[in-house]
Amino acid sequence: MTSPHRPATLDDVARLADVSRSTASRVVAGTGFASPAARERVRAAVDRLGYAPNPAARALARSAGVRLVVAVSGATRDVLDDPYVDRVVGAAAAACAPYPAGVVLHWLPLHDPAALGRVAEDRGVAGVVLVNTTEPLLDAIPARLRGRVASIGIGSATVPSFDVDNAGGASQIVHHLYASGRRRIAMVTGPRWLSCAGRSVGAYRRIMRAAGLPVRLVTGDFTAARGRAAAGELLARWPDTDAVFAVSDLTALGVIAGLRETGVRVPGDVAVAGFDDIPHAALSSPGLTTASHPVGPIAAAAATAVLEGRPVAPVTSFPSTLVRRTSA
Amino acid sequence: MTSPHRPATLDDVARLADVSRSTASRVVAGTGFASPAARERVRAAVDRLGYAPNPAARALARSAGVRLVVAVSGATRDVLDDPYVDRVVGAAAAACAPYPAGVVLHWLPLHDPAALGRVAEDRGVAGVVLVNTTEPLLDAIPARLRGRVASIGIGSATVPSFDVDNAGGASQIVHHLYASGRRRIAMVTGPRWLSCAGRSVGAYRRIMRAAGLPVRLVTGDFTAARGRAAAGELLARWPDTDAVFAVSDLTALGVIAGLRETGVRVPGDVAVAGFDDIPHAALSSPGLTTASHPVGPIAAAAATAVLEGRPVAPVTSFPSTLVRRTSA
DNA sequence: TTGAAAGCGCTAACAG
DNA sequence: CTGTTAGCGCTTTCAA
Repeated sequence: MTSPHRPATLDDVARLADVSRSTASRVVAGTGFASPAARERVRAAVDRLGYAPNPAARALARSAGVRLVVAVSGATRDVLDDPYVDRVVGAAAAACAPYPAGVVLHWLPLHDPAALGRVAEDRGVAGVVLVNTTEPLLDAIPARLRGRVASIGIGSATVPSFDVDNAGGASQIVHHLYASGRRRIAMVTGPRWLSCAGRSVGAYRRIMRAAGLPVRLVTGDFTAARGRAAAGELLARWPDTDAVFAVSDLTALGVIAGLRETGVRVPGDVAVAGFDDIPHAALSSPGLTTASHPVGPIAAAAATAVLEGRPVAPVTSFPSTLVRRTSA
Repeated sequence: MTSPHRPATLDDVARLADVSRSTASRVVAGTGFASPAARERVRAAVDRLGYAPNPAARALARSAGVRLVVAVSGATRDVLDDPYVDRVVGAAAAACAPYPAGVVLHWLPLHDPAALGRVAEDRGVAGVVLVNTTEPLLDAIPARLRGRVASIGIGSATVPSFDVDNAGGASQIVHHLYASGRRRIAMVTGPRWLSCAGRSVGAYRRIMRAAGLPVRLVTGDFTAARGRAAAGELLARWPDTDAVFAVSDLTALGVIAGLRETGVRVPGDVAVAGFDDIPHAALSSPGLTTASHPVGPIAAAAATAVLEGRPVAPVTSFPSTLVRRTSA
């Protein structure tokens, strides 16, 4: 049945089901009591009218928000240009469909802990999904946001974490490099301020030490440009390096480009591995060996957790699986 | 001034400014009359209280929506996985920040024109941004959505179009290929059902005919997998092909991969050009020659147009600029 | 188990 | 130019 012009309201449903608006509300929202009979009649009416609650009205009455903020911290506004961020937003926006909310993208300047406070002021905010979460940020979660924040990355007592098993993934990569005969394995890390990236570094360190191999670290920032530069730095400092593990595919691709520019063959002279398995990793040549991470599902889970508002496990870990291609 | 606990409402502002709620509303919303004096007092109160309108309440009163739907048509739900779609959603989500709306991502099954109607039923919808717009879709815009739809691609009398100059971009590419000595230029197109892709095909056809060169078309679908396959088909049908223009970078990258697998050198034997300039086009090797398109700004413009609700030009064209790298 | 009634915060006629 | 008066559609006590 196509509604004529004005979409059905709860009143229409109540009238058709011959119950009060309150009862209809309870049934539709799935909250509170209702006799099976009433429940059934309301259900039928909803179907017949093609009724869908008005998100704005609902949000207003519940004094809840209508916007799910994806907040990305970083030094400059450019962090928003990352395809990874787009992926997160895309997945969150798809996850929003069943809920009365939509996604807004925000930049959280790294050294402005009050930024999140300003986001919280906005009564339109249903919740926040943090990307590139830092410790200071977790310490500065505004009280108003309690229970409506999730983090893609590190979490805290009050902020559930949805993240990939960084340490496990990094171990797999390093072990793979080692197993294929590499011994001078360098690592291009994430930015210093991002502590979840630290877990991969820890794993790398542990393995290298255990094997009695040298630890060679260069700080990166997840960009391709940085990878290209890092390649030069690495070669200058440790000319005998025979493998590079970059904690971002983009960076790894940059490393490969940089290496090649100076005549180094990949993987012949130096093996290169990345992290994340972005779509392009499969297409580059050589194909990039990396760890595959379900970014979409992670983002969807975080978004759903916030939207549902129910308590969730403090940490939800997603698997990191090694993808062997030809670069390493 | 940090608000104590409960964020300020319009009533608080009105009280502090010593005007009626209506006057305060008029000033804040920038609609209707108000004496300079009143205006000033309200402004001050807003500042002092850190007042921000409640989007849900506003949407409810105006009976407007709170969600900006990015609707992507395609054969299967997989179209949503495209990085291009993510880019559009990301830009739209950033553009939403100043408005009381958030982005939701929807799939419009290709052969279900009623799908958009269902989206329109939802009173929570502020507007729709169409991606991969088809003619049948434009013909089936529900009346309820009139004036709140924009298209990234082809438009119509009632739906403004925000798009790149496809024909111009394609011409540049083909001319570049021709100028660099290629004469057996094949093209991997977009899917048949997508007519805006047709404009690039038209441009290609025109140039080839004018130059007395053979037209060689293979249908694609914007994916890398298709590109890989297309490479084989091309070579089988027209072994002397010396250049391929794919209307998608992903496809072009696939073509390169496919070509290489069969021992063909790029750009030595066959030059390959793409379209869009995705982030990875710069990183592949050889670097992909392509046309750069401001997807972010296009999406932001479309989103803003819908959100503003003001009439806009029927067609807003964005430039396509040739980016010469090494693949062609 | 149900319904009546009172808002949630804002906008929009319509008198003054 | 300004204030009064009704709602927008839904949730939620509180009695019945």
